[in-house]
Amino acid sequence: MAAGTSRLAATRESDFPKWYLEVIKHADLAENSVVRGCMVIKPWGYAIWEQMQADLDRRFKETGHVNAYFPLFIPKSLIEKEADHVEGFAKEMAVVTHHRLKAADDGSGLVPDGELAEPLVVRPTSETIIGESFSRWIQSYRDLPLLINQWANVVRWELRTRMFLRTTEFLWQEGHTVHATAEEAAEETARMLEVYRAFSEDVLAMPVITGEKTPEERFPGAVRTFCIEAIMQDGKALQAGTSHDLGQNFAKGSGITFSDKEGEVQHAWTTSWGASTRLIGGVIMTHSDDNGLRLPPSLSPHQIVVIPMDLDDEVVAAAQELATKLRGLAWRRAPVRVHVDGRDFDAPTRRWEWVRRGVPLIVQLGKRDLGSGKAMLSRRWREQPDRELLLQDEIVAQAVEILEDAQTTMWSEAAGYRDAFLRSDFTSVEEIAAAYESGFDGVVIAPWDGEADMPERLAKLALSRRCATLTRRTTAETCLFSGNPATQDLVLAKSY
RNA sequence: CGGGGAGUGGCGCAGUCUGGUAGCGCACCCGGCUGGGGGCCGGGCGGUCGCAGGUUCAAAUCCUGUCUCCCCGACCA
Repeated sequence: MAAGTSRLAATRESDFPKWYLEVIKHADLAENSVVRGCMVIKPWGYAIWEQMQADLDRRFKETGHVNAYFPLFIPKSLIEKEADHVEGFAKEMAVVTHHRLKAADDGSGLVPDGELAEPLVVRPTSETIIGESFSRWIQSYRDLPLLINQWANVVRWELRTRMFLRTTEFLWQEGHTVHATAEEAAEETARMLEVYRAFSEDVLAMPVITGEKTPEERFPGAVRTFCIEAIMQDGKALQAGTSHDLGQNFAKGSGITFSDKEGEVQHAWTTSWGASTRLIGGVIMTHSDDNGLRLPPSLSPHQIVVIPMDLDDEVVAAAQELATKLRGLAWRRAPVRVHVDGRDFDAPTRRWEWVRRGVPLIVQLGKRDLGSGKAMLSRRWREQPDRELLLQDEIVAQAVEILEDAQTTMWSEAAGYRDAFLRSDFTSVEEIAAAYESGFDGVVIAPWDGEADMPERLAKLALSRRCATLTRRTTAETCLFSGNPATQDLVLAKSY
């Protein structure tokens, strides 16, 4: 998209789904491709993903993991070894059956040729293909724990796709670990869930609820599945990351065994955990406003954009000089990321492009500032017009503090509307249903006995069980569904 | 996969009912004036109307098929 385009064609209030797509378009994050259900991630969108990758990758390495890479293709026979797993994914797997093309006899184009002896599945996730390697890598308890992560693309043939939230092919990371005991695997599962929580909240400024999936929502083949659920500005929940305790299920399917200290051969305990480009969709729906994307400074590829209003040498040089000073600063232990936009577009056009792309701080510097040493500072994260003419030295002196303010302000705004969507005061199913039917559109925390199904009355309202919270959120003693003693709290919401 | 909506220059749309060979706004290019919330004036470039087939003297407009996108639902680690 060219630099200067008009305002968004929808607001959050008028049409939330359309607004979401408008933000993606106006912030130049991605576009649909010619391939059904697949998207092109454009440079600005990919730069955001790279920020996420860099931060997550550091956290994975700090917790002892290393990266590796496994094949895109999985032999059908391999994926068949895990029955529950296959059942969960079979309906959405792409299958490669041929390995070349030839000209059709009737001249109608190319047709598949060279049928494979065994079909190859395009990975929807990599437990089975990685398990095959792990089974050969591991012999002894001394080989454990094995802590591997892979950055990859996966394919799931979803019936309905949405940009960033659910596409046929998407980018993610998947951690796969092997442990000598059930306890260690459980600890790993919890540790990585906490990594996702901390990353979401500290870097993305996106508040999440940590919880455990109900058996119905569990990862196929897992013993326990944990997740972080984020609440979007329309009150819907988004599963933003998952961490699975796979028990010995996959080790048995893949033959991952080891000799313990006593010389006994036993199956290992494995985990897997993943987060994807869906996080970008989460950030969009958490922070953006009716002017476009808003990015917290810890995530934004550029934290400050300096715009020379006039493109003559003197002004451009002054802008570069200011940028250099700002780059000399450090915020959160890293150099401040500063970009100078000296493209040949009108200054207001350039400024608005960065507004739509969500950069937290924009500094405009023109001819008239050459004498005064001043510049105009815009705080993108504030909804109301907010521009301030300051001495350039003041901007440099305050930049770090201002970035911190942006981060904390965006966090508290997101936490504020999240809290406004949460209700835990219901005392009956009927009350919940009545609330939704009369316009409530948020998240319900309901005391639960850990077993009772969600009443049909609520399923009909498109509510689903997102997770059971890890710690009690209510003090209620009886399950809202069964009347039995409550042991947990269930999070109910509409979801993406 | 079920229901609904839509595909016309880069983007957003009108035209389709009542067939006659394409129009508007924005963007883009050139010139000028401007320039701190997305500016103004003038002059230009650019599309055969998602794709395929059919009806017709004539199809963006009618018919059939098909693909894609969007919304709701089902489905979904």
